[in-house]
Amino acid sequence: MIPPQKTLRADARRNRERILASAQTLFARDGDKAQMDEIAEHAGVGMGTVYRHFPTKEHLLTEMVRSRFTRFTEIALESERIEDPFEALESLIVRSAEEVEGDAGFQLAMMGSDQLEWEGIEQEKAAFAEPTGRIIGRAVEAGVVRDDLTFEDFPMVMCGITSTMYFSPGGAKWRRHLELVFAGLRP
Amino acid sequence: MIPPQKTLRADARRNRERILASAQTLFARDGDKAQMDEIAEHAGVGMGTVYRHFPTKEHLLTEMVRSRFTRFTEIALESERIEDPFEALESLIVRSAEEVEGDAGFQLAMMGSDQLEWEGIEQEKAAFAEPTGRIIGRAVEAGVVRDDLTFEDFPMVMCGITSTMYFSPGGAKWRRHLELVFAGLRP
DNA sequence: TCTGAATCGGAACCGGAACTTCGGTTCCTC
DNA sequence: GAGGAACCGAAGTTCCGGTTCCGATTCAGA
Repeated sequence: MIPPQKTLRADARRNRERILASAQTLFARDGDKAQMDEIAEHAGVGMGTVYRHFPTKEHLLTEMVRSRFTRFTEIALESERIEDPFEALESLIVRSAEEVEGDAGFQLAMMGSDQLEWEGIEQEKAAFAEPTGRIIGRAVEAGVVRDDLTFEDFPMVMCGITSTMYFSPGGAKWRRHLELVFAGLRP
Repeated sequence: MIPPQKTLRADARRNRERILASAQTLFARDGDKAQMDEIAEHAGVGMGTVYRHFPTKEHLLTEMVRSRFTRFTEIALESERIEDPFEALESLIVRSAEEVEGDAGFQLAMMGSDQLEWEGIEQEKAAFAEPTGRIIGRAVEAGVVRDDLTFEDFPMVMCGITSTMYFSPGGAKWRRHLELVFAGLRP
């Protein structure tokens, strides 16, 4: 496997970018059922090239999930800047959900994020947990949500919303689901 | 494929029962990842025998799902007999969820029940929809739940609960999820 | 009991998809 | 601009799991 940080030959770097972009597109469309040769073809490279950069499909998927999680952390940090405690939480959840919309691969990852290990993204998960925990804690202290709400509830709720996205794709049905759950968070 | 109703030779009938029981056990444990040769071995028959009774894995799965759905309808009819409109709805949802607990295969079917066709169980689905629709309608009229609640919301909510069961197995985490959602159903 | 038709078992088949290999090509350095 | 290391690509290889086939076996009616 080619480590991404080292000085890569120009063509190698170009191909790596293309592979990542294609993987993003195809995993988003087909979830983990996207095939390696499809990804290679979409990127305009051979299978060998894909496997030189990512020794296994799992690694490639992990890379996708990692970048998505990093994006989550950005959203959490931005939401934290909102003054109103409830609006901050609302922003966190709604924007996170919108981020996942349209990416079947990440939806699957989201659903399994509690259970599965996803070796290699513990760090990203932890970085996300921090601001999220603070946002929830602030909402609880302000009394704008039920007082037994904890950080643990966040992935659980997201799992539910995401499953509606995944299994009823296309529509905005998940927003209805989110609305129901949101009503349940109130004190 | 051997139709189950006709006069079956004694050994054939016995084997059919064994196959169904084994399939139930293994699909419950492993979801749709349970393998046909495992099922055959567990039932103490050969692969050929399994395929004589059920021409494809899909058929076998469908048979499982069908019997589970029939059980759902029983639960709905029983719940309907409860006087209090909210308790009736509560009974329907909680008992349905408990029925699904511990059966990974059916959990998957539940999540996909909106989207997937599941050719051959439309009838069972319809039979279940009737009492369920009445229970929800009664709760809405009585004003014990939010007035925009519809039958459509039921599979959606179940999808969410079930996904927590599936992806956080073992624990009773899904009861927490259910509690949150339930709180959101109130007017 | 005897017979043949239904049923059984599991080895072999087959397609699909992840992964490997290696001869040819491209890029960078001197 | 020449040499060689790094890289490319696509035709294999392998593995896995659903499905089929057919000789052996068992059942039920006469």
